[in-house]
Amino acid sequence: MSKEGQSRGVRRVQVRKNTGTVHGRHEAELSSALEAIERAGMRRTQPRIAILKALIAEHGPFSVDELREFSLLDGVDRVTVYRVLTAFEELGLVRRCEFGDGTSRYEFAGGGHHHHHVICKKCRKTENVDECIPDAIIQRVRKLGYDDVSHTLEFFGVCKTCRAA
Amino acid sequence: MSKEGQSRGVRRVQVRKNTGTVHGRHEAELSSALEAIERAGMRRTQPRIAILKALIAEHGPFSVDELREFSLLDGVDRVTVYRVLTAFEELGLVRRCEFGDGTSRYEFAGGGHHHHHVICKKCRKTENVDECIPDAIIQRVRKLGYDDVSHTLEFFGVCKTCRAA
DNA sequence: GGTCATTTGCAATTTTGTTGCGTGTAGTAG
DNA sequence: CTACTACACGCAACAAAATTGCAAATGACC
Repeated sequence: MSKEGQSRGVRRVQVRKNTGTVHGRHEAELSSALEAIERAGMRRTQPRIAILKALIAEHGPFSVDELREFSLLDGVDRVTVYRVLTAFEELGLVRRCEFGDGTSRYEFAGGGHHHHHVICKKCRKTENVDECIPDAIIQRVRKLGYDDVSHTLEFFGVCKTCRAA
Repeated sequence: MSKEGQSRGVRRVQVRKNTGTVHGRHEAELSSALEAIERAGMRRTQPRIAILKALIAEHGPFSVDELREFSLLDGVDRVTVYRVLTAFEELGLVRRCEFGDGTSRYEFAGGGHHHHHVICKKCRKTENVDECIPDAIIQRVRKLGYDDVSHTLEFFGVCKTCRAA
């Protein structure tokens, strides 16, 4: 990475909605995440808090190196970010996304609201999608003999602007 | 890779069904794929044919290095396999799968029948799943302004045997 | 068979992710 | 407030996956 742009990367559009109580909700999410960390017998360390804050403030799925560009994470080693995100994933605090370019991206998942993404095949911009897979399908997978079933789902398409060009 | 086993890899179970006309169907899939290649103005080269044959014969999603272990691909360079698979993906001849371990896997997709997978979170075995996402959802994503919408969908769970242990 | 653009193989490199180990720090007990 | 201890962090080295540039080989067309 280091250079500046992202070679294999995925650019993000942040379509921020004004939800009124944004600030308060972010704080609530942060403290509930910190409680989850303590409940798991883990420590409230500076890197963990910084990573949570970054993920909660800008909730796009970010790669490890995208995350490390936030000033909040100054001085935090790349290895630490990998380890923290892996731990958070196991706690269910973050969700890992694969956009098909060989890089994992992570987003905050402590706030219950589960969603997926559409990625433009041309410009690689991403957008959130509220659609999800019907419960009946998950049930049928469970019946194949699997417990604790989760899923990944991403949509790919050509966005309006790229279609024009 | 090279060693023998797969370090970050995903083991596969091949539950082969006897569908009667297997041989004939495989040949039909191969020649229709070759036609697609010609239609795209590309050449029928030995590596491309070998890769298609391997993918059609053993239709599990394979990583590049798993594919290269097939004797059909003896002497074919890893770079070539990457390039061929990327080209095939663009033609819609193969489908790329991400099982969350940082490696892309590919399977033949020229035969219309589209499916997904369940991956065991513990032993990483995979199995095919015929369930797919309802068309209505794809339509709604299209309405967000995207053309040519495709998707990836994978299920993760704990299989029977791993549950026992 | 000869020509030429496409495709391949090789070598080198980049990017992503992991491991081992000494140091630091959060949490706790005194 | 200080000291202790185990968890967590940072650094350096490593490993695997994927990409790039370029010369040589090969398939398509004449």
